[in-house]
Amino acid sequence: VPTIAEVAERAGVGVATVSRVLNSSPAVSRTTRRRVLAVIEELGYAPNAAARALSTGRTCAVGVVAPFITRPSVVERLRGVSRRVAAADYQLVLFDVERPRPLAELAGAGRLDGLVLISLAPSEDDRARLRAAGIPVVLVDADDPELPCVSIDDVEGGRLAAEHLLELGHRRIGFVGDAEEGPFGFTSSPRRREGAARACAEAGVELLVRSGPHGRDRARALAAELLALPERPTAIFAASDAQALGVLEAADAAGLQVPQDLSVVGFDDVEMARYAGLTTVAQPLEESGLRGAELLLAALDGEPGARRRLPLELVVRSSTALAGTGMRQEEAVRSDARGSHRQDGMLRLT
Amino acid sequence: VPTIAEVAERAGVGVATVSRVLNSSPAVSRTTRRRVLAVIEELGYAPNAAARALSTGRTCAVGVVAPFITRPSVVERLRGVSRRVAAADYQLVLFDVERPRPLAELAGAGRLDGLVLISLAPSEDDRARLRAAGIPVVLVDADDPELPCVSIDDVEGGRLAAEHLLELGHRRIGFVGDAEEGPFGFTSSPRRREGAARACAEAGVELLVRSGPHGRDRARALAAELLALPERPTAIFAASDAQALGVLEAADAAGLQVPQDLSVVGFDDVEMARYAGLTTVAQPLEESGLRGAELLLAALDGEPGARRRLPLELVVRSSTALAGTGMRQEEAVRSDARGSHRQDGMLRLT
DNA sequence: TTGAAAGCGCTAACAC
DNA sequence: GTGTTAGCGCTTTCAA
Repeated sequence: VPTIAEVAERAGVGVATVSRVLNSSPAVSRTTRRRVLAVIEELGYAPNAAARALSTGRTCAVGVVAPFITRPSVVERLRGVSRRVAAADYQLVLFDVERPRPLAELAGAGRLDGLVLISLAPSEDDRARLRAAGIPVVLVDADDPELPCVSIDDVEGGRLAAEHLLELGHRRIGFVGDAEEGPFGFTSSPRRREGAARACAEAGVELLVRSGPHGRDRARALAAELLALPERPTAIFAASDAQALGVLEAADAAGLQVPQDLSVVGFDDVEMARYAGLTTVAQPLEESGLRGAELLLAALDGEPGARRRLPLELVVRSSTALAGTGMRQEEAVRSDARGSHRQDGMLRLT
Repeated sequence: VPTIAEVAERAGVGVATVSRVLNSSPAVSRTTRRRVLAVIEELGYAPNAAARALSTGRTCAVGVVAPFITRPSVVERLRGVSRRVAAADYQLVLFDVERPRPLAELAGAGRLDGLVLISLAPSEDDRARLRAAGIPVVLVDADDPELPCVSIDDVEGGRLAAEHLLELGHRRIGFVGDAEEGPFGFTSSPRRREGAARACAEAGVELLVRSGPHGRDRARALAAELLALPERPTAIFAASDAQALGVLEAADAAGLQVPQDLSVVGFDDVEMARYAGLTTVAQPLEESGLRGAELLLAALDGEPGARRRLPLELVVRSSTALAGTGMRQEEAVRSDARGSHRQDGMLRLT
């Protein structure tokens, strides 16, 4: 593997000149530059990243910490980060954490210039150490008073879901979501529940809440509980699409037809939701990663942090229907001139 | 950020001693070690990775190149790699490539100790440059005569799928798969087709082949073609689960019931297949990544490369049935004492 | 416009 | 056991 010194010697110049060419400094004559470039090409030379990092103090690599890389929503966000980071010619160091770990352990100096955390809240200790190390951090799918972050309004999302069900005439509405405290000290489920509960309360309806650990199987069990109630709910809002699929399974197991006997609303709009025909509150997943990466890159350029709020949109598919009738909203809309959602562009029929 | 020199000074020792402690060399007295460790703790010192890499020539980071990080099968493999790599205290640099790119561009020296390629075949040029750079490479989900790799027997997989359909009595069998040349110069679809075609030929049945670019939508269109044939196939084998889902959609659009009117077999057994009740040829996806990482780690320790072949297993769910009857295999098995597959453990009923 | 040389923080000989 | 020191390959003053 050739070094800068060999290139310099071969080109009959000093190493500084080669370095200038490498970093496209204007202070090199055209002819010298050409000569150096020729030698670089000839030798197949590429600068050693470690040496460069040591010298400049910048690694041109950012870390991404994500829990459960298998969750489709996380993967889509990750992809967004990856694209943006690659476009800026940074490298992406991936940490797929299965349980909370001190971030400083991961982000040792000289390795990473910054950190993107997906669906994860850093501990007080993490914050302090990263600040001390001068490593900027941005949060994706998490909210924070002092860190740049990109998030959605979970309360509003819960409200969107509940209002959709209420407008369809449902009065017994269930909620299936995560336990209040996820393993990473963070979950958006409670806020989604809160939004839904508020909307229900305003309509004089009580939200029947069941929550437990994340996962489709768990959600299936919780939904089964709900469906076994004496006064069975006619609609269930799940805190995520994964959980909504569990609800669909529970309905199936209970011999209930969706949407005739039960309406189901999810959250996220992952690919599987599209396939399952699930009505859901869609959030721009890949874009969230993209924006997060953008904020981090900006921070690396010394720009001040900001918080981005991404828009939500209710996507109506075939898992929700008018209470009692089993009529799909699109059919209902024909005879129902209100179409209130239509006007603000929040409703999309598929 | 403290350096090794500050630690040394504060502990009243030389930098070499601190370095020895850091690298747990036995040549340090217990008392000195304790003192040094105390200072390290006190200062919150962590060695600079770039400096270490420059000095040792090892980065303790491996690269993973994967196309279409969104494909669930790729994600599961990636997760396997990630787990193994993390367990060995290596870092994982992720390259989510959307189109073929020279690998040398990514793996500049001083950044990566080795490379895992997922569902990707390196070009001749890539091989040469990586060999020159002394960067070991292992392939996951690809076969190669000269590189360590972990793969499956695609031909055998295709055969498993076709034999299942043949045993169910199907005589008009379709195949939906990828175009012969994927964008990355590599696709397993043709070999799966070949296995299926052979099994069919042995049974005196002709396989009706349709292939095009990857993707569910594309597969849906191809399946629609097949279903519009004068003599419509009663079964379709798709080269991947994603494509099989497209086939299911096409069947639905054509007003056909699965499995009564059409049996469908996929390949991979991604999570969605489980959800969709798809009969499929399962391969251990996460394990493939795990094994790949293991091979790379071994190579980094100077061990010779090897090739691992992972087992396949037919998973029968509810998308396949006896030709003409719509009876599920589990029902059929009761009256059909052969259960030939059963004996070699290749059949699993769910 | 160019070159010489001083670091960047660490490891690993080598000497004591 | 421990300290001194010479690199690792690059960037970046500082002179010329």
